[in-house]
Amino acid sequence: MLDIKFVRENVELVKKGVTAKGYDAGVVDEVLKLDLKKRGLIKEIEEIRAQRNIAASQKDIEKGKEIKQKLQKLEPDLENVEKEFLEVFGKIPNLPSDKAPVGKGEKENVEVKKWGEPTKFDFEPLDHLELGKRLGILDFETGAKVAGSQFYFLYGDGARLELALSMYVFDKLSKEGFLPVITPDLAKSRYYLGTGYMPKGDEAQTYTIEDEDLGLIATAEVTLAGSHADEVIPEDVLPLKYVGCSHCFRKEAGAYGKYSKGLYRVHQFSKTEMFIYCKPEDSDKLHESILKMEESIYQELGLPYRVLEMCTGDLGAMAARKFDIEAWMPGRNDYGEITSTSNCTDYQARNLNIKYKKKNGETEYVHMLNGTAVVMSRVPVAILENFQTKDGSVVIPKVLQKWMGKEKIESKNG
RNA sequence: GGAGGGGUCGCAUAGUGGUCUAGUGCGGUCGAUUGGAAAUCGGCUAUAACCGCAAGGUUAUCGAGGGUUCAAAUCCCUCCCCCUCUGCCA
Repeated sequence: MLDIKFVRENVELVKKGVTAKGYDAGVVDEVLKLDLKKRGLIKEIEEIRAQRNIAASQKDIEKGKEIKQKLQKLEPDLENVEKEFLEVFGKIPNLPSDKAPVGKGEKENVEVKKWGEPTKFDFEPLDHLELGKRLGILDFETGAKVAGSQFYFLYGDGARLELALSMYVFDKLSKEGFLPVITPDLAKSRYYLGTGYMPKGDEAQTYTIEDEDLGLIATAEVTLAGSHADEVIPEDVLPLKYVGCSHCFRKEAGAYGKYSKGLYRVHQFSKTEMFIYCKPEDSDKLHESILKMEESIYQELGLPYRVLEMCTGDLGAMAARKFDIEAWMPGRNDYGEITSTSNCTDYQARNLNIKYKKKNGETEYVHMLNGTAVVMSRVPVAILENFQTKDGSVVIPKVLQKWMGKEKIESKNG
């Protein structure tokens, strides 16, 4: 959430930001109205409570009874107003950064960089599904049998590739000061709803556990952000840098179609995610450093990619600024998203109540940043499709060979 | 899963209905003392919201949420977490 004081004092600015994100600026007026109502009630109730405390200390039972009745009338009002306030206030998204390009949607995202060229073949290339099947490393049929459509089994070098990618980024990023973490794959609703992943408004993405306040996480961002909830972090340990590995679960309701076939869109995948807690003044710089790390990973893997900066209309609720990397995927004959890095400024920190303590004793909300390191579904799509050879084998990127113990994936893999 | 014990102001502890505006010790901090220090003595020592130009004031918070009461850290209910024992289990 935003800072209500800031909203009170910068109404027009907030409305402008909300509009740029494609949200209805009417909620801002609604919030201010509720805020006023809430404060009026708080004042009234606190005065009565002060009287109650006096009556109690004087053991004035009659007066106390009288006061109790007054409070019993007013307190539920306040409760309702507060609830309503939070509900509406939560609808106001984080404001976009000044640096984010203004635009309505996906089409107005800005390509800020291109690295490499789309791969050319002197033979008819296969898509990753066909390749995976022929190599015996990827099996959606058995996935469907056991868990349903859009689940898959990885065998042999398919399974090794996932672990090799994980080891590679853990290794690379720990040299950059990121602490490797394996997080729980489930989280309480406070975290999987409030924190992290609320794509385009609805929450139907999350698998939940019956009769428990638990859901399967859609990304380790949820658990990494939750891990410091309600904490005050000493200034000198910032920035805190994590690279978390988890399984990710998404219902992806209605998201079928040729464009997202195979591993591109699945219900379960593994992902390593960078996550940084930092001081507000450092967040821009660190956000760029995450993007640089991501680029460095894909350059080392040798995958052609482009970098898109999201326009205001495509930032989502949490982010003030966001970059996606899209890798070339011959099977789609197009670029496909493989990373996304967001600067959520203090918006998430306010939701989760995460502050830091300055040397002078003051506390302030931290800034929170996230960025994909490697997503084990889509990156293998790009690897298989870009590095396939005429004989049907796939060349393993150099940086992964150490972890795979071989240079090529061939059909007679074990 | 079962049985027992516990969760109090940074840490440790006291507190079983009103005198709790939560005591004490430790730590921290400021000051006194000192040539300087130790020791000693004294002050201060949370977070948030609301009112106020400010000084300041008020309210809330004793794991969380409900309830009883004029009044709850204290009584009742539900839940969470930690420890010990125990069962099952990779």
